[in-house]
Amino acid sequence: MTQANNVAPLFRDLAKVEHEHHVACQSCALYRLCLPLGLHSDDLAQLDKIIKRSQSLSRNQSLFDSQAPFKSIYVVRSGAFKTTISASNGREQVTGFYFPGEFIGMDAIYSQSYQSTAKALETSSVCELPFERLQEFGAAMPQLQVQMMSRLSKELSSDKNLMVLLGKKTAEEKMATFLVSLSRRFQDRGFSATEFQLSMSRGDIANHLGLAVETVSRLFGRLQDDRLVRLEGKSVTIEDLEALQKLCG
Amino acid sequence: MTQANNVAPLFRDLAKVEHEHHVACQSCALYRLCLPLGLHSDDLAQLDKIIKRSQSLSRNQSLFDSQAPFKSIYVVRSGAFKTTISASNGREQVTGFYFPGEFIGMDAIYSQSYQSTAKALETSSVCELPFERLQEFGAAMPQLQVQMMSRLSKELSSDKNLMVLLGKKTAEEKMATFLVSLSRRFQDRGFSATEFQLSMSRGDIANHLGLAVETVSRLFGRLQDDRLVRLEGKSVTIEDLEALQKLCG
DNA sequence: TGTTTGCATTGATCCAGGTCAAGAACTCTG
DNA sequence: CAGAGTTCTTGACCTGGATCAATGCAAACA
Repeated sequence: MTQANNVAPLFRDLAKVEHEHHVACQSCALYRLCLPLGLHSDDLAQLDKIIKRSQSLSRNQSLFDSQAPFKSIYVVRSGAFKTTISASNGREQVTGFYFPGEFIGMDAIYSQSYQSTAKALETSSVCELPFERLQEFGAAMPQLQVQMMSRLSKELSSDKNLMVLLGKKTAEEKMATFLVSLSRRFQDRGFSATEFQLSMSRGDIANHLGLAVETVSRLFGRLQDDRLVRLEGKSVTIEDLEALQKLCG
Repeated sequence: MTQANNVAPLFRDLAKVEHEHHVACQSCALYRLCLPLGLHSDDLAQLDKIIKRSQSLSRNQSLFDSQAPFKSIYVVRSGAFKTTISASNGREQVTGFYFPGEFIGMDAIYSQSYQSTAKALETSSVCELPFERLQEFGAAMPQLQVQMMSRLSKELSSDKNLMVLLGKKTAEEKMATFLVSLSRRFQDRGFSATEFQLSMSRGDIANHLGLAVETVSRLFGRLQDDRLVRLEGKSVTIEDLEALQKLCG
């Protein structure tokens, strides 16, 4: 019970408090990170009506599969997800990790079918935004559309940064960048920037960064030897965030 | 004059015919590829008013620089562009190439400043869409907003595919994927799928694919030896598109 | 309680593709 | 059209990180 790997997933409490009680957008703790930002409160009430608060998913359960017809965009409410695209002969690329307040499935708007598979990394829940209804309401609420574009744009720009990472960074820089990015995202969500749990496996991390699992393992070892981080299974303590940031390249 | 490298850039004719005569959206040859798709003709007339048809750019001239305040989204009208992001110590990643009908600058909506630098690869011209005015009009034209989202989504999904390329593909697969993608894009624009000019340098290609220039050069050589393509400076002839597609992985 | 199954670490070896170096070919400029 | 950059190609060599292999370790099961 006191072992590192038994620590409760970070975002589970949120799930209990907010998901299970069907909290309205107005009083959701994710408000600040989510779509409603910039909407008037009467618009908000409207938006609230079209959001489906779906039941929670358990570890490894998929939210949607690649090629399935596009119906909804999802906002992570609690837990964490990964998305993957598969190339031929079974090779897969983990294209992203998603935390509360982040949007999944936006790359399906154009093609009208999901381009990737989204899987829960731990017990998680989402808000579902049926896209058709979003469009209907959007006609009367241009601010909502602009918000949506803004979210799309945000993901676009983080994807471009990932291209730099995959195309130009060394293994060490990749690892540092990954840890710093996690740290910032946890902080944005009101959690510690220096102590958190990894919800994904070493394999997922390696895959996402374009490395082999062994390399990730060795690199974690080295960062630990250098006293930049401390690792115990899935729990991470960043001991020198500044040094880590310098390593990002 | 008869040498391969002196062949006129592919999209220059379009520039002459359409840009310099200030063609309206309704009668633009790019109509099918561009924003207006799905708009009513009176909406189209409105849209037409807010589009600024800017003068053309010459080779190496930048359309915008990284960090500059976001004002407009641009649609390539003729020519070709590349976008780059720079990491530390001068390393740069070419994040994309853009051809007529494609949008540049969408990753700046969220941050309100351009995240990359856009440079013309040859004499080129663009349509400028001032984003503020686009928003104003969007309020009355929800279809326009949806179109914009769709374009954003399209770029998102092609970026995800680029992640697979950078993270999981071999050098040969990368080259094949690149050529096939160019081929398809030229075809979509009504040009030959098997004969075209590269508007970018070997260096740009290498950088974009996460390879060294030398590797690109050798790979071009090998593809040529294997009779899949023929190369003469910047002019490409695809001799076996199907085989090339099989190589994409 | 031992067994299975999946994840993580560690060491030894290997190779795809990077780096370095030297020419060749092209492209600009005056 | 000569000369000076560039950009491209080709060869020789090297290395970062992949792959292979063995072991450790913890949760899940029967």
